[in-house]
Amino acid sequence: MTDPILRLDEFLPYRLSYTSNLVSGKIAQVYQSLFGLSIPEWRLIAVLAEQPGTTQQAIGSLTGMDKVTVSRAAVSLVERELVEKTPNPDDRRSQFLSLTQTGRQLYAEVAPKAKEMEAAIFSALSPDEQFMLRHLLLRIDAAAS
Amino acid sequence: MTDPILRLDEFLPYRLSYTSNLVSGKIAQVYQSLFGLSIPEWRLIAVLAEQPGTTQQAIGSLTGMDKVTVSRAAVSLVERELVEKTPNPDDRRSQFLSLTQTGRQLYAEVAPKAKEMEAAIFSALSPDEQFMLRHLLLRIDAAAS
DNA sequence: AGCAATTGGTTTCATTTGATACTATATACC
DNA sequence: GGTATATAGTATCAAATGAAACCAATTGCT
Repeated sequence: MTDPILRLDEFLPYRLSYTSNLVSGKIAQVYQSLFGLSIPEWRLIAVLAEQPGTTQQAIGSLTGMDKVTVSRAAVSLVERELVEKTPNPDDRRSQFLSLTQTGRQLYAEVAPKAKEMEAAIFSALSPDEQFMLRHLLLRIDAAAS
Repeated sequence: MTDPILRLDEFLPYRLSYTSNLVSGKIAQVYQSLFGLSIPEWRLIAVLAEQPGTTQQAIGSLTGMDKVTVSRAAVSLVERELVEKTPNPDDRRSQFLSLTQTGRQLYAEVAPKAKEMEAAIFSALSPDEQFMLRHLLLRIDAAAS
């Protein structure tokens, strides 16, 4: 047998993906069962709560989601009347998205639940370590993009 | 507008997923274009290089991949004669998987390329920081599983 | 030994995903 | 102003994914 040249379980791209899947899986389940939201939908809502009036294209480039994914999430949220589109007078191709009253109410329920889940999972790390992790991830983003 | 209760860009599950997708995307592209391998296929090969004779179920629980995903990757690799199955005398439902000669040759090409990509992306971090990152991820795994 | 429950793996099917093509509008250049 | 090129968003289609049903072999129980 060939000597393995690489230890998969120390290979960072793998470790990152493994942990990310684990965490996303747990969380997706809760968004879905409690609020009927997919992860893209939840992200849209989270962005719009912070930055009402964002366009789909901006949401896509901000979150790294494909524009098709964003489009679908937007359609579905508009149907559920959680999000509304208002015309962009400067560019009639795009529209400004924002949360409706109902959308804001939902956000007010989802967000604390999200933080709670984050706390539950990441309480294994000290606040310093959590800070460090964010910092490391951002530097990887910069190197990988 | 409601005050946002949560900063998405500091929300760890999101950050983790963002970075993981970024990194996996880059890497998947190279595996695919250079070797015609999907990520699950590459993982199978990497596991078998280290632990020849592993069963599909073991690979699944080791890597967190769904058993269907593993099954499909195995079928495809056997077709390409990179992997072979040998009977498990103790349990005729399962088989031992290992790399063929060709499989080992491919591994000998892919693995250095993989390490190269890892180095390119993660060289933004010092060795200590890389170590720290692995360590943090493993602790999250423990907390999330 | 014989039957129920479990497990390894594959098949099937519905859903999710993203590349590509397309429409409408906007911008750049001549 | 008119034409070519780029961009925002949607629609379409093919591929990837995973839940559930399924088959075969194994284990546990009586």
